[in-house]
Amino acid sequence: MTGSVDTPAPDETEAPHPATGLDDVVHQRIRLGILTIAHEARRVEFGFLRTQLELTAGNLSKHLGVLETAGLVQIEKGYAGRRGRTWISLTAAGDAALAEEITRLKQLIARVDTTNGQ
Amino acid sequence: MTGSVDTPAPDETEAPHPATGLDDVVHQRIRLGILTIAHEARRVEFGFLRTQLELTAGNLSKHLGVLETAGLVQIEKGYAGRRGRTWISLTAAGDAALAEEITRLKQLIARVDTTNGQ
DNA sequence: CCAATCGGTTTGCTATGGAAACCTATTGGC
DNA sequence: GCCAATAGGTTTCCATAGCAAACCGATTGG
Repeated sequence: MTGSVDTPAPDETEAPHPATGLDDVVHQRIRLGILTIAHEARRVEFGFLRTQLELTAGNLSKHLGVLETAGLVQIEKGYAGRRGRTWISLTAAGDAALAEEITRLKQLIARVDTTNGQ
Repeated sequence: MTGSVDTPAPDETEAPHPATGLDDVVHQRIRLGILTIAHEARRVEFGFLRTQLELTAGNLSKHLGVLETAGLVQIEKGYAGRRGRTWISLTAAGDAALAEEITRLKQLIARVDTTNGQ
């Protein structure tokens, strides 16, 4: 037992860095893209997300799974003509999570910008 | 060979989503925090980053390694009194990469905000 | 001089991200 | 009507990333 305790200080001055509060489920590049696009429209097609974000179908499918499991999006399967089609929409939780992420990012950007001379 | 080709459309209308251009090395939560803090001061101590970002030393060490390998930060080892100490500072490339990230994030935030009723 | 602390690096496990393979319709040629 | 090709996704599998624990060398305190 000669090692350090190796845990961060509990932080008494209370003012965690904005990056600390980011949720990895939301912050991840592709998922942030999905949430953003889903926020713009009420419902989005799987294929639309795929082309907009330049993803393989498999990759998109995985990320949607993560978001659905986290309760941030709702997946609906139906038909467009006779072809099967999948639509994605934000849940209330998803909307809130995106808002939270945006808030943190704004804080972070503000800190960078104020030390920029601009 | 009955499967789909499984690659995204080349995108003719040319206007990739902001999330598409984010660099994972920079965008990652902790590394974004490191770059942001390093941007505020000219040089930062390892221990300062550790407490601000609430990380274990091992975790921080790894992420610094990634950033250094990418050429985004410079690591300097020296002494504070007789204790060894490590300082981190942004390189020009690091500063540029952070600026790029911030630009993308602003675009992304703008899209979310304009569809917010606010 | 021995134990504990500081300041960090390396090791090792787990989970995530991504492409390729696969699967089930549907549509188009002949 | 039958076979090949395409649409639209899901599942499998591998490589890497992220994280904590173990470790390591100096320094300081009792």
